[in-house]
Amino acid sequence: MRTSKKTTTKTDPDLSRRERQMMDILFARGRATGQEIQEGLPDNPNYSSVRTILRVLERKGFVRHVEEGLRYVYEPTVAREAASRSALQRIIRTFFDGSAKEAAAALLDPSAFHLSEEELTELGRIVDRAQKGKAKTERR
Amino acid sequence: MRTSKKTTTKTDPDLSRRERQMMDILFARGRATGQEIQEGLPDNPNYSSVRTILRVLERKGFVRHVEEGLRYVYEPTVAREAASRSALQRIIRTFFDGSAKEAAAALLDPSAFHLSEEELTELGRIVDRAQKGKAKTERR
DNA sequence: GTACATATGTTAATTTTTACGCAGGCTGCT
DNA sequence: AGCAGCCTGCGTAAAAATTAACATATGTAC
Repeated sequence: MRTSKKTTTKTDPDLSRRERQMMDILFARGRATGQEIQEGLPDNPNYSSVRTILRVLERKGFVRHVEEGLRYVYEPTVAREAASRSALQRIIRTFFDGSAKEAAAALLDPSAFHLSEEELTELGRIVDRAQKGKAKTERR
Repeated sequence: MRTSKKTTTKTDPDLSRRERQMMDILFARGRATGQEIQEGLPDNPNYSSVRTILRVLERKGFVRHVEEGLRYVYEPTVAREAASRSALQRIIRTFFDGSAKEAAAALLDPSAFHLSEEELTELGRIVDRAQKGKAKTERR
C-alpha cells in the first residue's frame, strides 16, 4: 500500500504516464488550455480524457487553473525552475553517479548537443563567475 | 500520430511508473538482481511484482538478464550514456526551451548544485576545448 | 534423502489509469 | 427565442498496471 497520506512534494515526478506527459507540456509551454494539451499529446486522446486527467492533476495539487474568458487555462503549481532542478537532480543521480559536474560535461559534448560559439563563451563566463564566488567563499 | 506499432526506441521514456522506477535503478547501478531492485523501489512492492515487471521490461526489450549463479542479474539493453543523452534531451526540451546551454547554466548555479573548485576548473577546460573544436569546424 | 531457502514462471485478482459519452451551462448569432 | 458551438463536470466502462498467490526448479545443509 502506497504510504497512505503521501504528501506529494509537487516536484515529485511520481506520476502516471499521461499525467507526466501533460505536465511536460505544461512546463514546456508555461500554461495551456485543455485543447492545447490535447494537441500536444501522443496517440490523439479524446478531449474528455484529457479533461479527466487535468482534474486529477489538479486534485493532486500539481496544476491549478485560471478561468480565462470561457475556458480554463492550466498551469503547474510549481515554478518551472524548481521543477527543472528536481528533474536535473534525478538525472544526476540516475545517470551521473550524483555528480552535477559530469552531467554538465555531458551537455558540453559537441557530438551530443549543439552549442554555438557564443553560447560556449557565455558558459565560460558563467564558470569563471562560479569559480570566483567559490574562491570568495573559500577564503573567509 | 505515433506509429501504431510503436517500435520503442529503447531510450524512449514512455514507460509505466514502476517500469520507469526500475529502469532508473538499473541505470544508476548498472546492473542489479531482482532483490536489489525491489529494495530500491518505493512502497515496498512484493518481490513477485518486481519480477513480473522485470519480465515485461525484458519482453519490451529494455533490459536483458544474465544468469549468474542461481539468479538473474538484469541490466539495461541501452548504454547508460545513450539513455542519459535522451533524458537530458527531454529536460532541455521541457524546461529550457530547447537550449542545452540554458540547461548547462542551470547546472552551474551554485545555489542549486554543488561543484567543487576542481570540478569548475575542469568544466572550464572542457568549455575551452569545445570552443577550440568549434573554431576549427568553423574554419574549414 | 529430506527439509529448507531462494529463484523463476504462470496466472489470476485488485487497483489505478485512461477513455469517453452525456448532461448542463454560457455565448453569440439569426 | 431557438440553435450551434464550446466548455466543464460527472458517471461508467474499458484498458493497463500492479500486486500477489501459487507451482516448480535448484542448490545447501543436515
